[in-house]
Amino acid sequence: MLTNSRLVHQPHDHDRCINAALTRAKGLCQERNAKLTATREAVLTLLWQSHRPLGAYQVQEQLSKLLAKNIAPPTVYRAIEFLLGLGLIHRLPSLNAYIGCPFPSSNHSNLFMICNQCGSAAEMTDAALNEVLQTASDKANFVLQSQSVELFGLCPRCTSSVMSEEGSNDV
Amino acid sequence: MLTNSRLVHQPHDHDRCINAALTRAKGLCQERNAKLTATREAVLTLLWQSHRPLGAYQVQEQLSKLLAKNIAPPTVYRAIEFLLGLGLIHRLPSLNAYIGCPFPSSNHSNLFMICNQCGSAAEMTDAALNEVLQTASDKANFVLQSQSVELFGLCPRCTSSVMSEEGSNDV
DNA sequence: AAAATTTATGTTATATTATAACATAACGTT
DNA sequence: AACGTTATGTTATAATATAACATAAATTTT
Repeated sequence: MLTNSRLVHQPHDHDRCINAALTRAKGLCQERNAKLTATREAVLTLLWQSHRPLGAYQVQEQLSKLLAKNIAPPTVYRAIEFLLGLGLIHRLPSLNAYIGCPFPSSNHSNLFMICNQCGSAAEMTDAALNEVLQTASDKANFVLQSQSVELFGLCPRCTSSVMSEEGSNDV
Repeated sequence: MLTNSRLVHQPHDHDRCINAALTRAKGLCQERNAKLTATREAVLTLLWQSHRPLGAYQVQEQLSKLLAKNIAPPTVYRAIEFLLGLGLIHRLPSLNAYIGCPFPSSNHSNLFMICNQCGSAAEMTDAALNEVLQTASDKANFVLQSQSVELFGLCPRCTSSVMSEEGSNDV
């Protein structure tokens, strides 16, 4: 069972995604007694607004505009660290970039499909994948604690446009 | 079928691994009409000598010592790029580090088990994993081109030492 | 409410990883 | 030897991330 596979990379009302993510975030923060300050909420929103993962300095730029004052890197990295800690966002190591997580606070696969063409990234979760990775770890006597799975290729949208030779590049 | 699971993270004659890797590398270069220059061979050897993935600047340091002259970053990165291109080494994105590949020029899983305790990394290849990832990609209409799978946890050696509370930290 | 404590942000500087741009050297071919 | 190609040297700098300390805001204690 592959979750989230139809949600992303397909046309949909993304504002609803963002709102849902913010609501989840607020709930989670309340639960954990963590404070979703204005800065942190802004960073989370920015990350959700983009279908492409954003680098810390891209966040900085956009955050500075949004808050109408210069924001220095540490502020951005602190917000990112906070959000990572709660599982509200993920870091994509191969891209040095960050993206909102659709499954915060639940056990999932950390499986990302990253488009080589348009740069968009979609997170999925797949029970079969977790089983395979757990089995492999067991066989190797490796105590699995966390995982990062990044797939690179062409997203459905880019596959179509490559086929029709349009090569649109925006997301 | 999990390949390489018993080879690494276990005591073994590592010099033989290194020699085998160098031999494979030479063969592959001949095949592809690529030149394994002294610098490139030295970098490959250094990467194989270490059970921990090495960062580019660690390579630089060791290479400078080995060749008894100062080596600048671009030289290191060029050698790395060359070796990556031939599949002789991999980059571990989450560590910004590089490691020799035991399966160059063959289709494999890019599955790494990275020890959170001692920092060692072992590459495995697992047919079941590839199947699951291909299936997941198909379901999502994603054209899979390459993958990076990094597992974090405790290697067998560190699991034992954690259990016996010795906590040895060297590899 | 004031003081004390904790938590979050601001600020400056700098570490770490990676590449651009151009110069020189080594190699291979004719 | 002259030429083109490939590899390396050299300098500078881009891009990503964190250390260290100062200030401010919120929370708790008194």
